[in-house]
Amino acid sequence: MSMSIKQQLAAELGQAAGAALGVVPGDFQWQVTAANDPRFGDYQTNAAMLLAKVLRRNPRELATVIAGACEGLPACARVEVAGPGFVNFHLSDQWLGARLLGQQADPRLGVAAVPEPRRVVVDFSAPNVAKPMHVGHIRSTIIGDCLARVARFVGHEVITDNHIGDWGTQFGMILLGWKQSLDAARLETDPIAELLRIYREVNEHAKSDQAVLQACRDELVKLQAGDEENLAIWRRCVDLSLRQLREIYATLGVGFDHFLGESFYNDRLQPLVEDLLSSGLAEVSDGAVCVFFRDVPELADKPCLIRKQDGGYLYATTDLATIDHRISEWRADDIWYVVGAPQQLHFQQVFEVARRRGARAQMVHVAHGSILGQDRKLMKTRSGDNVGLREVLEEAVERARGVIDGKNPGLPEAEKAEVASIIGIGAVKYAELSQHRMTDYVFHWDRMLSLQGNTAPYLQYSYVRVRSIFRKLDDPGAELAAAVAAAPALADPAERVLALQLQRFAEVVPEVLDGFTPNALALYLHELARAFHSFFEACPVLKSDGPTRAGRLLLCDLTARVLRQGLDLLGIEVVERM
RNA sequence: GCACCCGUAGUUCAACGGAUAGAACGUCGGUUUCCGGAACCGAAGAUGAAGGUUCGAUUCCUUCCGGGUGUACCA
Repeated sequence: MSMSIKQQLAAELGQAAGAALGVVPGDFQWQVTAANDPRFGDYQTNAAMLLAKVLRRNPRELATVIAGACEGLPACARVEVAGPGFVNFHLSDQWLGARLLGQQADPRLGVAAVPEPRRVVVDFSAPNVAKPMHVGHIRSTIIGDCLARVARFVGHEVITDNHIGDWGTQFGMILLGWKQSLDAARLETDPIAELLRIYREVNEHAKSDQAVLQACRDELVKLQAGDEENLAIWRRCVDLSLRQLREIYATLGVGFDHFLGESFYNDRLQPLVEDLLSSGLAEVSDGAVCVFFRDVPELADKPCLIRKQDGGYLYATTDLATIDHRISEWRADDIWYVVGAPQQLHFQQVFEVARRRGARAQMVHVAHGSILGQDRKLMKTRSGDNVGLREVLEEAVERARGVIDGKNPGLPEAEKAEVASIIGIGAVKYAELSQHRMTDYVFHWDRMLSLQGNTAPYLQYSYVRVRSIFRKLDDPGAELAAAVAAAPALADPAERVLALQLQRFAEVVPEVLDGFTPNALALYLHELARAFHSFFEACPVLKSDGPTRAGRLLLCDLTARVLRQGLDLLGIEVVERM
């Protein structure tokens, strides 16, 4: 079982200092964090200040005792007391070098597997069928995919499920439009565009014409009652839509274990509502069936509706049935919903109802902010001028292609196309993942497709630069074998900074799941790339020799692997040349 | 009304309750020893307001200001 520096230091610190101090509460958590300023050493603990409070003793005195107890640890070259009671650890170069060897030999690059794997269902993306995906869908899709990748990597059993909107009331309008004004030829060439067109047309009419609205409802009721004609049309819509959706997911490199849409749960809704009624959790109010939360103050006036007056079901109903399925069939321990922040109340209600029915799974709404239009207003689905996701991706690849043509015209044509795709898609994904998920932002092409600064191409470029070193070696295998024969000395400050940063990978990856923050990983990788570039400027590899060269090659190999693995966790690929 | 989210450099974003609030873009100034300059080094520049909690607050609590979202039969 590998431990991060943080964990190992905390464990050794607790043992050494606990013994030296004598009286420490049994449940005290010895915390160690990476120092944020080199002057404060490499790692630090504020345990003395926390203990001072419980033990009612002077924090500096405690810090002195702690520091003294840690002096002899093999990890520490120097331990200092500073400020109001910080204990700063300066790690031993030798110890750090030895850890690098361990990391190099580890296929997991030092990241520990979770001791108790859980079965986690990740629910994300969830587009509606018969509508094109627009930029707004990118967040759920990419954040969800990243969280699933990270959860898998640290050892959880992950099930990804795309809960597509394949049964909503929008089908009333689509059915009517299909029957009245479908352009069959256009349906062949661009099905989703045609479905969107008829939907919009009917929607427009329905706004001003009650009769049209009623006709839509009638079509929907027929569909829900199992009318053969409507069911056939519906199936065809779903089929055509799924085909196009899968294309986009293939482009994005996002995969799902299941596509269990809303319709999958149709015949479970009635029993579910009856069960809730008979158990007394739900009641009839104004002809609708709802669950009241009279004992929860903030929900007291916000009941959860699970059946309409007209007998129709709502999406809370479907979501409850979905939870049942995920727990009973999949034995889910955790369910993560990567869905926009506006749905907060909905999930609060649904989770509450599920808990009252005895659901034991940990259910989390991993909320994210919105993408705003140029007018700083929410990009509404029906505003008509959403930017299509496909268009964004195409433009991204095109821009990347332009840069490649300029920078590396000699690249073979096939490789150019491949690289442009990886760079372009990577840039779009990274733009999303590198910021906190709750942040709203205004959509700008340049922002999303930027290839400069803190972007995926910067990280990919770092990878390319490392790899190009290995291409220049006569015998990379032999050189690397020699490099891992001894721990690197880390004599140059830039080497040491890079080494510390490489080691932090083990700390950062698990933390992504603590607060569902892919941006923490993105930030880390950016810092790693910067540390590498600085090292690259300061420390020649190929022109060095002996142990220096061996140590630098080791750092290069680890940098390449951590970058590739880290980017992979973000869902971003690397290339060998660009 | 009630609930939730967000106010940080000119701009876009960071920061488990920790020390002098970090980056990126843009601006200004550097890098002919160099393995890919899509790079590196440096400079200027910010926590909406007021209280409170404490050794210590961008972070937690209260109030206010400003923006957004949601709130019984759409999803």
